[in-house]
Amino acid sequence: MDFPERQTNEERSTRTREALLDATLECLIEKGYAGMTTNDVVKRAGVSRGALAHHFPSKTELVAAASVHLIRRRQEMLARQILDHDQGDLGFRERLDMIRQEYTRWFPATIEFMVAARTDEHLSRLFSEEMEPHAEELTDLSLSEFAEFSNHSSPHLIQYVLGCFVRGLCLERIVNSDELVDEIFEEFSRMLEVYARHG
Amino acid sequence: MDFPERQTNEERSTRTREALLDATLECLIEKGYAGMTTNDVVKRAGVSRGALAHHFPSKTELVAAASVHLIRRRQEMLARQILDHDQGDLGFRERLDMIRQEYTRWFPATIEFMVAARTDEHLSRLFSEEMEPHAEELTDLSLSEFAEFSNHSSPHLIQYVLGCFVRGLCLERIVNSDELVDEIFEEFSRMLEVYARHG
DNA sequence: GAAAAAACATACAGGTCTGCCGGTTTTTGT
DNA sequence: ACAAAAACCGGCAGACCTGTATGTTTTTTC
Repeated sequence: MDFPERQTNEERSTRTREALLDATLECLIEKGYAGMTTNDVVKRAGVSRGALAHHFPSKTELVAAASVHLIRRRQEMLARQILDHDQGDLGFRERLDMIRQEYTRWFPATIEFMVAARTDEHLSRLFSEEMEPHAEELTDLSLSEFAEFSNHSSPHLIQYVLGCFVRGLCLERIVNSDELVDEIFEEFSRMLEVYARHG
Repeated sequence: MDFPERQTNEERSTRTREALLDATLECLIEKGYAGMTTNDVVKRAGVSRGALAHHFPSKTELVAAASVHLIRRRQEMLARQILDHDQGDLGFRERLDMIRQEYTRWFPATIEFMVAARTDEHLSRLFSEEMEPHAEELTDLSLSEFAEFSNHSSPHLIQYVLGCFVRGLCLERIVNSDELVDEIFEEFSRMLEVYARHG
């Protein structure tokens, strides 16, 4: 009746691995690092506890792997977005908002990683080691979006300022209304435009 | 030998209560919300589990109370700082840095509150209810520091932008060096100064 | 000064989560 | 086709954490 769907070992492996990582991200977003449990993850991924143990020796390593998984995914998305409207037909505000929305969407997971890493030595090490190169690429990628600042004295600093602000704005969303958050964002946009002209 | 130090009931009460709240903040900063346990708290506070139970019915309520405790403390400190240099003898950059340092110091605890509240319904409610009024006061207080923007179209928005940025900068500190963070801050200061002039 | 109440201490029960273990199925190499 | 290896499964034991229940000390009240 049902075809066993013969698949190679590598296929099997990556399949459950991806399922586990996706499930980890979802759980992290939904329940947070504190509330997330390995049982939730395996249940959501549709695999057994044993499979999890086979792929990731500990919960910490699972979460660390998930953080890399996330940043890879974000990188792909951003690259695709940039390719889609590379015609330069977008205004300053629109491009900024694009970055913001893309970031906002995955911020809950990112913040859980950061906060968890702050007090977990092991996770922090894995986090830095694995993620640093990717983060660099990501920054450069979004930097390429803003030609306005290309001949600024230090474009990468602007990029960092932007990053900090967007992250902080995401935090604000936890405790404030979306309307206020939008207003704050608009104000920052104006600020940045002014800086692009007179900086 | 040792005098029993007769003290009134209210004194006893507030004493252990404060000890518990202080200990909670310390544990939160040190181990994070996920890693913090009520045992750590009572041990550090030097009281028994029963005392904790007597004052706070559950862990959630303890943490919520600690968040209020923290914001009260910050309020006092900021007020004192402002009173200390009210002569207006501080430059723009210095005042900004003061806010930043004061915030950075307690940020680890604040972020634990926010992140925990994001996925904990009960905590989130307590957090909003108890904290909103204090947060308002605190914003106004630090707003009073920046006369540069007093006749801006919406000074409170600037204040929010500042708040978002500083929070985001604190996040950045988790994964980046202090030197880079300082540079980012300087860049933002310049941006804000330019905006004060040309905005 | 004694009873009542408040504050505090200790012990325990219930529940949950993680890591590991032996066993099973599927794929691979020959 | 068959042995070896890889991937996967289900269950269990140990550890830990929280909330509660019961007992003790200190303060208050009359």
